[in-house]
Amino acid sequence: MRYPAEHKQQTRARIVRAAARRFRSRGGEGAAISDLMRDLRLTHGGFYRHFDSQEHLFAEAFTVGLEQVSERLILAAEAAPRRGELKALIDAYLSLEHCDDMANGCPVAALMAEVTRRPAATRRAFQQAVRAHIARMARYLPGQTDEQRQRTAVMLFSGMAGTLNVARALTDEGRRRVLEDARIFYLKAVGG
Amino acid sequence: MRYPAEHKQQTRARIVRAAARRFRSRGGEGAAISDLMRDLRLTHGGFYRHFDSQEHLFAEAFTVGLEQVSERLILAAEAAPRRGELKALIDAYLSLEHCDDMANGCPVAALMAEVTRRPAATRRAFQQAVRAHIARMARYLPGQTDEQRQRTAVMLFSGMAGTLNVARALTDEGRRRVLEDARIFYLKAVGG
DNA sequence: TGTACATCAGTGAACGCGCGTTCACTGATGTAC
DNA sequence: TGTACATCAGTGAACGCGCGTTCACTGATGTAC
Repeated sequence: MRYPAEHKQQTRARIVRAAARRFRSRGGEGAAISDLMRDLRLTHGGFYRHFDSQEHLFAEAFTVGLEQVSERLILAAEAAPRRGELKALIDAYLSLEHCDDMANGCPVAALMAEVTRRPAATRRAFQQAVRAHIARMARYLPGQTDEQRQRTAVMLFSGMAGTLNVARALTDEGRRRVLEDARIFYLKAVGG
Repeated sequence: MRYPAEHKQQTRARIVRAAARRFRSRGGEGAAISDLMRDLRLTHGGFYRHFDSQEHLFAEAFTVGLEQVSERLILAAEAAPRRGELKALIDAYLSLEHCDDMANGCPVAALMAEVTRRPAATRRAFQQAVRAHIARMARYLPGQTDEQRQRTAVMLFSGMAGTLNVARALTDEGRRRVLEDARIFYLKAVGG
């Protein structure tokens, strides 16, 4: 059956979004193609009309996931009172909601260690996605030059990703306390 | 063939050490039992004389790996001049050598995101291992009470683990610069 | 305007491979008598 | 002291399963004539 003009790109986008969720919540080895396609009421064979391999999908899903996180953080920062953007970013990233919702959360936290072990092409895609995220966040951070703000952003977001991950491995109370401590820690460390 | 008295526990310890290396460098799904046993010139069938399952081995390997890291960090701190222990810990953790040597590096950095997705028993082992590591590190950190020092240790080591991971995904120059920035960042953030 | 053919997103069976786990077996040494 | 038997770390074939990828096929719609 032949489908309307834009149908294919819509399906492709749906696959990427579903993959971005599954990869983050279940890990790089936990998102089987047949599961992904079943989520969309399709069968696994059709996957290869859209992607050369699962590896390509992984790289794209990582990028899209990080873009989604950027968007939410930007919304939080823009909604904050003047001079409160940094705190808003930190509070949003280190919120209990973000911690509890791995599927829609930061892919750097959820997948970074795995990315290190992936082929060079995937690592390049990861680097580009992170660079773009850092650039989007830098404008809300203190610093004289854009270069300085970006370097601060790398410290802030790489550190918060690690702390978020540790929080996720703890039980409820520990998780809450670590997140609270971390919100104070990073605000002080970056905000001065 | 029957083996001398202590032979079994020695073999077991060798399996754990080999696993600790492989899990860290290749990830939780990248350490096949047959590969592990072949490293030790044994065959895969014998594995189950020592462990109930690969999952049990994973938990134990994580613990042993983190103990090894603790030891190296304590050596660095003890070798430091008075009042220089914190800087020594940070410099050792965020060294280029640690960054480049994933197989012998911090398992929190290498495996934490995966631990979150493992069965409850494994997560408990992980929590206990991290708690012990934090307790071992806390004495070198500033703070009025032990409780305070431990909370600082959680911030420091979870954050450094995240930054170390991001550094690992970068190419040489970027890696060097991020590590250098991070050594300054965490010393200032924790040291005051 | 009508007809024959081409296109191509999606289907679902099949292939091949890796890998965790099981199991019958081995054979050197310890132990019971 | 000598002999028969038990033990058990390690062997290697086999099983079963999941999963990435391939491929011949489908059939509704677009296009050429």
